[in-house]
Amino acid sequence: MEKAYDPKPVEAKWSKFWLEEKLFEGQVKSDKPKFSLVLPPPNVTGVLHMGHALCFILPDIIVRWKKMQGYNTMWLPGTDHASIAVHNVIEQSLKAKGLSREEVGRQEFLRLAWEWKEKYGGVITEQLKRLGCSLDWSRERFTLDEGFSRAVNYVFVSLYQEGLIYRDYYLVNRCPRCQTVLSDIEIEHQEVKGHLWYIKYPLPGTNEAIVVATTRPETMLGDTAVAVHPDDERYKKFHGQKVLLPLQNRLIPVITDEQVQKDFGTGAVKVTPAHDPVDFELGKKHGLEQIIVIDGNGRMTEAAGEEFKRLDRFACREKVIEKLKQLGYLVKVEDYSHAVGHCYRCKTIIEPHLSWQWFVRIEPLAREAIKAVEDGKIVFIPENWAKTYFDWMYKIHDWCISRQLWWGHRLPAYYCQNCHQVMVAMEKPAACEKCGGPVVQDEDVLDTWFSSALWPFATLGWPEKTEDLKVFYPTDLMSTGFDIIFFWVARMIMMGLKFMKDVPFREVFINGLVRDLKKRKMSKSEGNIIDPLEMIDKYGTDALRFTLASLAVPGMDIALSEERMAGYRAFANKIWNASRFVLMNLGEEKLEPDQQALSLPNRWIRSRLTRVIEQLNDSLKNYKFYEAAETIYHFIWHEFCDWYIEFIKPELKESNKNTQAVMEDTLDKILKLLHPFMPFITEEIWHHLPESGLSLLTESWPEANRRWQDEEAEEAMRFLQALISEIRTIRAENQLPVKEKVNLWISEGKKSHSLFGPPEEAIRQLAGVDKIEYVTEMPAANNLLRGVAGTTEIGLQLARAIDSAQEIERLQKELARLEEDLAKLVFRLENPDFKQRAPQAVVAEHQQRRQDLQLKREKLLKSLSQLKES
RNA sequence: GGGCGAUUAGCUCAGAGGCAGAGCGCUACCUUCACACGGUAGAAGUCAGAGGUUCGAAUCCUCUAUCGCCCA
Repeated sequence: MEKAYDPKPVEAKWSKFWLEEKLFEGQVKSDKPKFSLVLPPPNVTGVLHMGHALCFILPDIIVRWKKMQGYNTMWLPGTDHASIAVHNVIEQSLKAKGLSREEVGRQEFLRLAWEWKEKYGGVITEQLKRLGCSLDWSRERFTLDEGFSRAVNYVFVSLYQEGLIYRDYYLVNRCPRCQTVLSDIEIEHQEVKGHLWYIKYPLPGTNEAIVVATTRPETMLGDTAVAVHPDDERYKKFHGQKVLLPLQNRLIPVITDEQVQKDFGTGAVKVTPAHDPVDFELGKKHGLEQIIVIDGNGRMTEAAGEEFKRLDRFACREKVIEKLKQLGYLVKVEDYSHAVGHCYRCKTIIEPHLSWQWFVRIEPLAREAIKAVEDGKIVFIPENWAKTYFDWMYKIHDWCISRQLWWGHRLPAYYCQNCHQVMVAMEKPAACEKCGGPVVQDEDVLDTWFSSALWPFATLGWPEKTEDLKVFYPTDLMSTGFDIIFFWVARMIMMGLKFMKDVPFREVFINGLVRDLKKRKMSKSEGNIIDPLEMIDKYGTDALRFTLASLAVPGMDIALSEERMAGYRAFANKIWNASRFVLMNLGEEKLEPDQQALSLPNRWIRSRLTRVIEQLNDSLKNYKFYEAAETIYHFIWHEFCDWYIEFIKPELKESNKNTQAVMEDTLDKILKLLHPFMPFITEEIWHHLPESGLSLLTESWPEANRRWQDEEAEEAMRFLQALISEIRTIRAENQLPVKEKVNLWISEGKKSHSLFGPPEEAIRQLAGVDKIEYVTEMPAANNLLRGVAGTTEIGLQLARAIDSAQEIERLQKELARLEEDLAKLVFRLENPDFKQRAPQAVVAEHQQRRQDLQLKREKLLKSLSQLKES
């Protein structure tokens, strides 16, 4: 083994090995219990970012752990077709050639899209593999696969037949840049600093006028009413009247409605049913005309009037204001901040757009989905995310699923060209079912999220009754970011319940967002992106994995730094070298330890190991990755390396077979315990061990063997650690170089002496001690440095006289610190209420602590008085 | 406006009634035989603030402040 760990060749080697040996593949026929999950499909256009890395590495830790625990695990990967994103890519490339999609036609457009997908769509898939995730690539799926598409059509047709999908002429959100409508949740609301324009609508034949306030003056061209609150005294005289709409010279009615807020603006609002969601409802209620003045591309229509038609909506706004000002209709302008909807893909301001679209009637589906979480059939982790889920589900609107794009699942909806009969079917009808006329298919495709909602079961072969489906559905876990609860999780739950009659997954683990050290979101424009692939190149996949795991506190965002990763690369190197040491001290054949004849450090490490296993299982069960990572890190570095290996060095020199056996066995178990976090380095080292098997993945997860728990050994080691630390501290504070050997005097020898036995040699090595003497009374001598380990008095005998003044000062400082602690304890213990009301165990513990401190204090005082005498 | 979360060592964060913790960083010493991607020791804190509950509060309750995020 090399002196330093080099991740690159190791990662390449084992990635390949695991795939070749098909170790990630789930078994259809297996006696083992199954543990299955599907990867939330990343965009086929995507490139791997830290958010993916976190979202995929955490479940991988669980999957590897479960697999080693004997589960038949299956984790299904794949990508979604990202309708809008791919569409944009292809359109851009056409544009570069001076072409439009209409010019090349639908068929050619799709050919180009597929070509692009084949060429670049695999990027994220290949990147994913570098994370070392145990994904079952033999089951990889794509949402536009033939089988998957059939599932999508099947769902559409069934929901339509059940009346849960319908077509309607409705005001929807449209992105003028992407040229498609979007659903409500694809809109991001952002505060925008705008203005509130006050416009005068005169009452003809009088000097009176109503002043309305609006943030979007250009829409006035499509106004069909002015609304006021029925009780608003200011406007009573206008009830039933018609006012003149400036610029259009049209008379529009003044209507009354309870919904109008009297305290907004002037209390009178303009009503534009074709361009505002509130006005749309109002218009329907009052039977108002819908005049479309802005088209789907954000340009003014003919209806906007000769002067404004074909203008961009924002240019038109300027012109309308200019014109109103000129004609004296503009009363005033105020600064005004308000939330404006933006396209989640391209951040363009959304335009409400009146058009024919397809919708999912969501309420009946949502009702079941809410119930599943309420009944605990699905559990959110951390559980407070369920609240977010409920909040959204309770006020959910019907879901607009048609998109004016070509790349995606084309709606299985057909129209008769003669009688306009609507037909929805798996296959294109040969002729109109009503009049026999020719039939055309709807031009639109379905929302990508409509297909990803089917992901947990359509990937398993549904609607066919496949073995996979039978074995692996419902899945056990969904790991994802909170930003995706609505897009994916909620919809997967609805569709799973509807079509599989069972939940799609039992647990939903919500991971935090990965941010930079200043807790800013990572974004290209901020230039603060930490690229996982770059980190892998620099520090290794294992270091990246461990970093993310160690920072993954459920429900918390992650502030990521490169230093942290460097730290865990050092950890990897530490394990590497500790293993190197172990291997150098092993023979060829595997040894079996004799539990009855173990020395103290061996008893101790086995006892500690069992507790670590228990702790790890507990942490992982609760998805406390940070806790699990800390546990194994601390055990390996600060117990196994710092104490165990150092303690057994003398025993190894005597080639103690039992110690070799425990050492090897402990390393073997450490590698297994660490494997889910750091799969590569552990697999590599493990294969250097004598008689290792096929792979750590097929090994059993270590069991917490209760028989190994050994309180006596732990107690003895605690004392030895305190003893050695105390000697080191004394040495450091007296600037005693390690090379200057000292003699160690230990008082109260009897009790502790029996524990020492063989470790005496270890104490000599670790603390730079020559002779060890046990005395009942510490002698007064001018060459003795003094200290207390636990409650045991010790002395370090030098070959020369010590500086007693300095030593007195040092001990006095320690005494002062001790007395402070003691005073606090005594204060509490002397409070009668404490003794009366605190639990007996707590009182006893305090008393014990007081006793120990008092003992230590006595020892220190004695040492001090001896020093002062000498 | 409604909701959620955060505030603990220089930085990033654990801890959820009973001794104030970790990693990184910092300081001093050490090339010793697995590892300088290392070892040993050390310094470092008004647990955001104010009230309350309790024998006992970083932890529970109330309010305040500041900072995030989500929804309207």
